[in-house]
Amino acid sequence: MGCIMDTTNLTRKKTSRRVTMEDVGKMAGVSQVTVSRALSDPDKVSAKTLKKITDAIDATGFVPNAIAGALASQKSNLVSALVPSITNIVYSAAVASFSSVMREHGYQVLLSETGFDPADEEAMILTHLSRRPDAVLLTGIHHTAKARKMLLASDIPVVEIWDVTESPIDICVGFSHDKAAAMAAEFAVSNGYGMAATVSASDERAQRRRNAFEMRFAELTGTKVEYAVQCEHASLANGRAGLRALQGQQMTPGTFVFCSSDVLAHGMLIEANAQGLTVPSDVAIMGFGDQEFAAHTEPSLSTVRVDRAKLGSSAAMALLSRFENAVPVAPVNDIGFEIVKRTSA
Amino acid sequence: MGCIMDTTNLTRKKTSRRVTMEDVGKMAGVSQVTVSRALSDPDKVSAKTLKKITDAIDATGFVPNAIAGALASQKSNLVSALVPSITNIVYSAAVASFSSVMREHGYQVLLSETGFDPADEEAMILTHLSRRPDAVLLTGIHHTAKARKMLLASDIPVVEIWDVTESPIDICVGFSHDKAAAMAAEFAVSNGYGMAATVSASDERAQRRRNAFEMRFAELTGTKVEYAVQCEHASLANGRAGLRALQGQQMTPGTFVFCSSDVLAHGMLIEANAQGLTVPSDVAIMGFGDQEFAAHTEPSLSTVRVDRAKLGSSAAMALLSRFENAVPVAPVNDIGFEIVKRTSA
DNA sequence: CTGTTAGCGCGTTCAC
DNA sequence: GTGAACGCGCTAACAG
Repeated sequence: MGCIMDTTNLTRKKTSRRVTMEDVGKMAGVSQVTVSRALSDPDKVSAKTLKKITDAIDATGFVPNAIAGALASQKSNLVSALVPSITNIVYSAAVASFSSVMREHGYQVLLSETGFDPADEEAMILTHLSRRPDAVLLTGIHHTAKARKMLLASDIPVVEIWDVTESPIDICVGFSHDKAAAMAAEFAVSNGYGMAATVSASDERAQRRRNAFEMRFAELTGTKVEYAVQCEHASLANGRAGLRALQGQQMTPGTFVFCSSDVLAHGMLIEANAQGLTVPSDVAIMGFGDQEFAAHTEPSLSTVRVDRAKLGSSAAMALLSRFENAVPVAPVNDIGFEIVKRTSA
Repeated sequence: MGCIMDTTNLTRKKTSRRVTMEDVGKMAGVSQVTVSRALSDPDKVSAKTLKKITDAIDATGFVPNAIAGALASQKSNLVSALVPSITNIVYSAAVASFSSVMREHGYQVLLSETGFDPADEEAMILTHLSRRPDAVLLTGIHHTAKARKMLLASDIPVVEIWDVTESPIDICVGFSHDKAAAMAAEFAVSNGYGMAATVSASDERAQRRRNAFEMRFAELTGTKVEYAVQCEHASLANGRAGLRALQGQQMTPGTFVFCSSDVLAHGMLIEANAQGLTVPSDVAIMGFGDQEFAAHTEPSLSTVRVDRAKLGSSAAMALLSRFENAVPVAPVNDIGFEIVKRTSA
């Protein structure tokens, strides 16, 4: 008997249960269902019971259990977003506008970093799918075969952002990195540069831009892009080192340097200034991205503008209209880009 | 009859149900529970049935339903993180290290932006709590009374980061902004500066630093901080404008300028260079944060180092050991800061 | 080692 | 306008 009493006490010790709709209903003198209705569709409940319910809700401090709701309704109001890095403003800015639009429509965003490895991404995708998101946002168009398969099997909308492809998993919104870089090469040539170099980060899209730039520049001028440096990631330090590396390659004065990102370009600008070089006459520098600071460096940075806010909101809108499934959503959405000529090149 | 058949067809049209543990079990010739065990505790299942189960899992493409799991076990393996802005690297870096540690321990992070308004934060908190996170991470120590109440009632661990206070909701990990700014003032004085100015963003912590700097500087030198400019947010553009504004206030050459962030300081550096001014003799500039770029500006930036990665991981570890509830967790964790003297001041 | 029985807290029918 | 009954897919006791 003493034993039984002990057990009872231990059970009691479990901190008091969270308040449920049942509890709220009891206090308001109605059933659980009515509480549920009062929250999801207040018009379907009489004014007076509604009042009793809302009173009971803030008397008890009731917080709806979205987990239970999701299980019952088969709708989580959650969307997953997978980006390589959240500390890279280029990705976080797009996600921020994406999240903001989704939130306005009642969705929360479960955000994770995948790094740049598709295998890691695949593992993340599985974890995310287990939370039964109503949609998934992915960065880039390269994913493992198994990832594609899981996504397809999950039967929910998927947007891939930052790139365009003829064969998206479902929807893609982005722009052609090849075209953007090719146009940068055309910009260089039409501004009279006969020599070019590249400094780029090691991620796949940066490499693709670099190649496209080099190819188009050679095509246009007949002269190969002689100087190239590759660095791990985009940082001021790597930009400065990049210019020094190029100089180590005996880069000719007056060369046009295409950087894979504005940050790298900014680093080169700083290094050039520190060395007493004049930009663009000694070195011409072009960035990529048109980040907020690009217009305010000295000299201001010529770059390729990509509308990150639009990227995010377009992705959100695509998903949203996919949920309504009234009108069919275009599978490939090209938001384009824009060459911005300022003073660094 | 025809009517009934139609209805049946419509029902059938609902896309084929997702595969459940029940389905997997059926295929493997075991019950649903055994499947559950096979996944959560493989040792408790015989080798041969385990094999049959794993075979069935990848034959069917089964993806566990974490929603149902969370409802049944009363554990979501989800933690909420609320930050003012995810595009501000200062916050996203801390969250990235936080997430990384949490993920290693099986938790996913539900991240949302709150902006800088406590009322907005309160609304977000409610939404997040409805997902029944196992813990919550908050930025700063100022929250509405209702927010505190909800958090307390939720009875889950809460970490507040970026600041320390004697009365955290639960746990806080950060540093004293007052002390950091006061020490920046001491740095200025001990380096011989007799005049000071401030340029700061409008958020609460930045203002607190500004005030603490001004107070300590006046205390030490007997001369009031004459020049001050405030701007909406930290950006290169606002840093450049800040220097010009200070000049508009007839700031004496050789003044020490304390900026509320490295980005603002970097902007000032650029503006100074553009004007042909020499730093630090014409203007001395100090930043705050020691972001990655601070060592690579020209001249390199003196600043106050805050270890953002440690901030995030400490917060994660505090929560984690709170989950184990073996040893009690210290309610206030001060990770400190460090004055970094480089060449801009 | 495996299966049975109960819920978890809500939404979704249906009755009334 | 309101309630009873059922089920979402899983974990947590138990029993065998």
